[in-house]
Amino acid sequence: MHAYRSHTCADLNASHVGQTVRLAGWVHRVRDHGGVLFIDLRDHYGMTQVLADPDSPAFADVEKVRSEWCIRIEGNVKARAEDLVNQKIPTGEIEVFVRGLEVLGAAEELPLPVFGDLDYPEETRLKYRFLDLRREGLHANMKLRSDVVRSIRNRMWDIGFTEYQTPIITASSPEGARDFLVPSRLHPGKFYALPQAPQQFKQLIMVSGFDKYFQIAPCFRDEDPRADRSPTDFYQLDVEMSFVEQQDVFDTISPVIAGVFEEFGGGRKVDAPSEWPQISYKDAALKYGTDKPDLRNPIEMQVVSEHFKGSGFKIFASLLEQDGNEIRAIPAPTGGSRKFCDRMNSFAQKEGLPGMGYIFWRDGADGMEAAGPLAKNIGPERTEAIRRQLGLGTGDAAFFLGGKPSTFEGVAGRARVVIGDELGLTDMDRFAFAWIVDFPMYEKDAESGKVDFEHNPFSMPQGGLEALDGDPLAVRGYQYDLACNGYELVSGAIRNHKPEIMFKAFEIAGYGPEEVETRFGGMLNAFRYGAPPHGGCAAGIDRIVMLLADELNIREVIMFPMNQRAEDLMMQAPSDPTNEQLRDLGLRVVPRD
RNA sequence: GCGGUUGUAGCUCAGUUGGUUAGAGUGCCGGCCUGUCACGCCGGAGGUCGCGGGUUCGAGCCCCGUCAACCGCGCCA
Repeated sequence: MHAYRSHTCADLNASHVGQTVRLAGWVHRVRDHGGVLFIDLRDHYGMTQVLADPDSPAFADVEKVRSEWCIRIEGNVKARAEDLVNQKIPTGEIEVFVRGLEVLGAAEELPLPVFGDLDYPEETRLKYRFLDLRREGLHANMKLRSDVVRSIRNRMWDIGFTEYQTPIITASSPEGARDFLVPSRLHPGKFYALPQAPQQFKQLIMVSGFDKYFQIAPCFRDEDPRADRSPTDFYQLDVEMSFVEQQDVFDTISPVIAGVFEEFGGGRKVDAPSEWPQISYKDAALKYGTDKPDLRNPIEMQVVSEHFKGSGFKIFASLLEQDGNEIRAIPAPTGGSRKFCDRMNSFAQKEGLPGMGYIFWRDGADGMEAAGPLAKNIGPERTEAIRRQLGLGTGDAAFFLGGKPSTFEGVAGRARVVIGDELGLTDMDRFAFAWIVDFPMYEKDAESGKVDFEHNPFSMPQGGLEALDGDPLAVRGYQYDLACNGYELVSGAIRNHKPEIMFKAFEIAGYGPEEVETRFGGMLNAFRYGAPPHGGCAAGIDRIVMLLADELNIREVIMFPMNQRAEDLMMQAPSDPTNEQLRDLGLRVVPRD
């Protein structure tokens, strides 16, 4: 018999009754009745009840074990009496009578219980990640992650893509996020960088003629985390294709994404790729207040400036006398109560706005009547015109925000989410996708007035070289995101593969030709030797798994994540280098005050 | 860098208007128990109330500062 086990803890059933078996695993739970003692023995595959009584030569040993000890037992498979069958576990028809026990690894008193499904503080969970990972939820999430990655790989290979690895220690490239730098020992004072994405390499792979590339690639960015954004590193399905236009990329990747969500979505509805809307960046900002809208939420915002121009609501009326200001409405079907409206108003205040005006409609003495301070100020006619435009009726409400859209769009978008959630308008059992397209190439920094890349300097401007001669802020790129349930799941572009357009594009953002040559020389040089038109995208693996696992925090789908301050509490990273290491690298640490 | 929330036993939490010796569940240790599957019963150990200062006759509770964790903003090709 095998040294540790003849079966796993999920294998045994009525057909094994009478056999002598060996099992290895962790003590999930002990129930000691004095004369008879039960242990739920758990491994990766499942759970088996084992028991001992004083007739067993191992009884004294079995009495000593505690939760989460790693043990090996041997014994006989017994059928359970009919009234003792445990319907909750697949091995519930049998149990194993222990005749021998070996302690493989004892455990001290646990800082984190494995049994049960209580929530524990993240600090403890991260420090004892190996225990947390034994627990049902995280363990299942990691298995799901592995299954998802395998499925993605298979789907990509099935449609003719090939996987190649690209360097991890490479050159810094100013793509937007902060780089992680790696000091060079052979070249003291110089640094490598960890790739923010394999961006330039995958474009070089296209120039090298490989046509369809993908990689499940680690990406490194030194930025502060969010609940849906891991600090330090994360994984992307990185994809690039030659001789394609934007729609070709959509047609290629959409079935892969949809297929994975169908396969692992647990029966939740997955919108068919043919129904995924393509929404311009501009429209997304207007209707949803974000470039990653949650389309499960039916609320769409609208411009209602007309109704407030010259109206009795002086704040909005005077705002509208200034160029660039707008009034926008968030319709809130079924939100027509003062309590709800006040709650949303204080939400806006908490988010840093003066507040949100509102109107709600209710049953009055003479039929429907409009209530709220705004309605009084602008009068019945304007109020009614707004109601008609928004398509609202009795029991509904609408919220109003005014000023320069960029100052309130974000809050409006968040308010839309809260309204949809609180009023139960958002369908939670669905994955709703949308391509966000026509991103502007450039944006103007509000303070400095400097024009810079909005999204990604590698994208092909729509209209090519000629388009760059006009107003840079009007130029759109062939770049796109796929939004799903309020998350950015995929981001990509048709690339700029023509050196002369690249130089021009960078010039507008204030980068001279020498600088472009220094920073992107490798790729730029390749474009001088027969570069094919190409494009692609990258999908966030962690976020896909997060959505499938129905988790709200990305750490729940990462095996060994960092905490909010980019520290690994288990491995104690980052840590101090030794003097010898610093000497080798020619580095000295200057304390920061 | 900024804002919000939280911090009490190994773990999860309660702790009233500022008032005697800070409690419960769970885990741990000891005892009892031959059919449990969140087993049950009895007993015990276990506390720098995050840390520092202040107000007060008296602070887990009030005030100031500080540290840490999480969430958000900034940031994020």
